[in-house]
Amino acid sequence: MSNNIMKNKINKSLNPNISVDCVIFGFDGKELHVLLIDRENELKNVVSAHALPGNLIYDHENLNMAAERVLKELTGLSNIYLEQFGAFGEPDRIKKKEDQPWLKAVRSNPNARVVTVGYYSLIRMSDYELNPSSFAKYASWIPLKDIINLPFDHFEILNNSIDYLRSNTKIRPVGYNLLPKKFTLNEMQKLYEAIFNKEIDNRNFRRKIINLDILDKLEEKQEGVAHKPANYYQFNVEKYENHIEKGFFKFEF
Amino acid sequence: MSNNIMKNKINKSLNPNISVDCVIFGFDGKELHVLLIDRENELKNVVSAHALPGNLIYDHENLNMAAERVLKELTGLSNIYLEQFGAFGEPDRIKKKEDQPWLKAVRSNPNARVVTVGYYSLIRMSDYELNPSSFAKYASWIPLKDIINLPFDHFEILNNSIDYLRSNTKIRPVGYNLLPKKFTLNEMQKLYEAIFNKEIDNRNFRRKIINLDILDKLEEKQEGVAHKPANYYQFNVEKYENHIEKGFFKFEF
DNA sequence: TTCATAAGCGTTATATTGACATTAAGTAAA
DNA sequence: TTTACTTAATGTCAATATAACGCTTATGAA
Repeated sequence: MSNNIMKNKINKSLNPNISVDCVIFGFDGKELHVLLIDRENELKNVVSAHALPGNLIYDHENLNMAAERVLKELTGLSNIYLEQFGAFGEPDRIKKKEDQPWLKAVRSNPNARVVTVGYYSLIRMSDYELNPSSFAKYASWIPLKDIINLPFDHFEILNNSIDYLRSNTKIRPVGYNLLPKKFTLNEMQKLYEAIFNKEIDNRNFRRKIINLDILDKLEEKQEGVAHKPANYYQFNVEKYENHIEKGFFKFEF
Repeated sequence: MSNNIMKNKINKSLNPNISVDCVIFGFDGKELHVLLIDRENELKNVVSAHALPGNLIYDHENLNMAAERVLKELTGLSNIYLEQFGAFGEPDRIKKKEDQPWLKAVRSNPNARVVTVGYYSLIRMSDYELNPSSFAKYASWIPLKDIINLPFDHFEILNNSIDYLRSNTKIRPVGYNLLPKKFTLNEMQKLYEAIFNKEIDNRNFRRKIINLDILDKLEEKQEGVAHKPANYYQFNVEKYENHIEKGFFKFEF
């Protein structure tokens, strides 16, 4: 008890009860990846090495700021647009036995009840260099399909974020943050197929995307490929933003 | 400080940093109402009497349970399906000067930083009887359009919930919890008009709603009205639930 | 009997959807 | 230089959904 008070004084503005966790999706042209940190070197007897980047918030910062800071501290990524997708507050969410050693190692108050707020983002993997620090020894892109469990309730949080991403993709165009500046329509189609984990008819895909009128067709084509070179496209930022605001809903009057 | 510790012991499992707030929408056949509690008698010099029902959570309960409990304690409503729509965590969200007297009166730790999680629900006003208790002296249905400000960041939370409600209504059918068991299509249309604050073409509305195939047309008609009596409909629960799961999205492949 | 009121129905022109197969443009290999 | 290979790119049709628009019907009240 007095020990806790001591530790609390050391981190006096870290709120013991509120954290943020970040789900960062990356796309490499083929499949979706998730950015996880690796806690292995920190403490050998941690069961699952990978975790979502997340930590307690400071009392002086708002939730968005906290998410940005935590992400930066743990992975080195900054200037990333993060969107909140839910709060997770099961009383036992960090009480699993195998998670205790790590909590005791890094938290002043490892038994405190913590509610976490989930943030997510979509980024081009190639645009960012990973520079883990704080309690993260490594940060790495793990293919989504290879993630089968995570510590705490991170796996549930991840699954929630995927549902959120899919719903969101049905409502607004996606890809501005995930695709390279210039990209081919087939690359974009692969992104949609990765998000929905499903094959899409390429003629219908092209028609739909082009009819959205958010892309500009460039004069440039692929070079050096052993097949018909694909045309490059890029997002028309203005039209794209308009579309993001409106969303596309089927059920309107 | 020792005072705070004392107070914390009395409420020892009330977490000082996490709260829930509930936005309960009710429909009376004409317009949307929001359930607010009235703190006026509690402390005379509170500027805005009305507030969203909300309070700190206990450490042993999850967020949903907390929202249900708080709603019940403050308004008497129970057995209400609540859905989370966001977390609100500006560091100064409860620091407004005019909100301090009330906080000091009811909180052990009135200066603690509090992140709140918003829940919302849609209910038939006539199905529930309001029985305020705890620090709520009254609970009442206030027409949405008459609410122009609220204490803390409750007005912002309310506006967020409205955005959420509207988006949600574009994605899934709404009304099962808002309309009477039996209702006319025109009552339903009025509900949609209330949610979107906009007139809807009645022929197109009927066609769309009927094509959803989630309603059963009853044999029963209105009686005693001085015009052509309207047919009653009711939700077909099974079909309705299916539709809720699927959602209706424009952008699919 | 007429009037007032809200209910309820239907058409047309247009746009969107899903399903489906072939040709085009380039490099590599024979 | 011809052929093979690979991925890009395009078009049609039938079915469905949409928005815009006006008239008729059933009832109680006057």
